[in-house]
Amino acid sequence: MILDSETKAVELPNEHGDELRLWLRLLTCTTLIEGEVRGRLRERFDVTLPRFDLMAQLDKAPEGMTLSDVSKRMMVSNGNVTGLVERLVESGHLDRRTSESDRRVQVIRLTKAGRAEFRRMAAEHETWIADIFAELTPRDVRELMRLLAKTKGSAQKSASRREA
Amino acid sequence: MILDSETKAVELPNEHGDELRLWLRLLTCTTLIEGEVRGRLRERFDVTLPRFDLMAQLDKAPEGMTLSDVSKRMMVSNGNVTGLVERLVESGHLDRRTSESDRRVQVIRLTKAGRAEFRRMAAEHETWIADIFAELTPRDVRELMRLLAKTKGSAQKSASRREA
DNA sequence: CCGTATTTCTTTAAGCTTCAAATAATTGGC
DNA sequence: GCCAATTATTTGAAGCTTAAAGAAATACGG
Repeated sequence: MILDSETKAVELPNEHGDELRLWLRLLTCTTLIEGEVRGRLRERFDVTLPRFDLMAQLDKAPEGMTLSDVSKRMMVSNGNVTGLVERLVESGHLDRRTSESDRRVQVIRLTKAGRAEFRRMAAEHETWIADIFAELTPRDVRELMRLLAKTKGSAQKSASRREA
Repeated sequence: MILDSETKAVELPNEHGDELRLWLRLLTCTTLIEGEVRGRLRERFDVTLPRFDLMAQLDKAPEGMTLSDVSKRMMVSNGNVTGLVERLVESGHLDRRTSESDRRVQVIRLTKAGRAEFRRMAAEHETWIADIFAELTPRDVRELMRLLAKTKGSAQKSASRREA
């Protein structure tokens, strides 16, 4: 505690400085890795990161997903998904059809060509990620996973407090 | 180790699965927090996150920064900065002048109004961040800082290997 | 000096992204 | 069955972002 010339308690600008620094470091790490992955995807496959991410979601869902599902999973807006899907259908990577049970719903899935293309990219992508995290020990990885899970939980609670 | 029907070693699709999962979790955390901060900045101050980030850089540099400096610090492209600065000069938050010693260089700094506005936003922003990370203990924070520093180093080395 | 390379910034085209409003289809209460 | 509320998606406007190419100024080697 520091007292100023009038002997009143003064708050240093450091009250939550650690959390702020942590957030900036988290953001830096993500931006760095994201940029690296984006660059490699472009160089090697001439594909954008959002397209790759969308295809990754669909690869895990052979029966297809609705646009809302994709939107939630990717944590992006609905309108964003609409545009992404449009371009990927156009390029032949995705198949899109209206649900028969609910005509509001669009179900999308990878085409055969889209899946093959994605698998090719994903195999290399995995080696890039391994290289990027190469200096972390298995123990570091586990510990980071744990702390990030805790962070995610904390952030979600904070978010739900706000929307309430 | 798993052996297939021909008694040959088979690589499960899990060779680097841990790193991949770590990357996805890192990305999820960042996206979550970023969305939360963006939403609050919009609600409370009707400002975008990139503008806030740019002003934050300038607040730390009272003598001003060149556009290249900003570009490196924010890890975004030059063209991106040009546009951001344009809009912030337009709105009266930034002052921009050509360097006298090198006429290629543009030096930008916060105007008086811009600095006041930023300080107001930053004070609240800090409490949001504290709330978002509220469930982490001081020890968690320290440990995350350490592991993310290690991650950043690892990623930077990987990036420099590629560009070489 | 001169010319070439480098640095700094802007421009352009394409795509990504959000938010908010609009449209369309379904659900649920009465 | 009908109407209001809800849900799924699209649209439109604004802004963000990148990569690549170009313009202007400086640096530097010969």
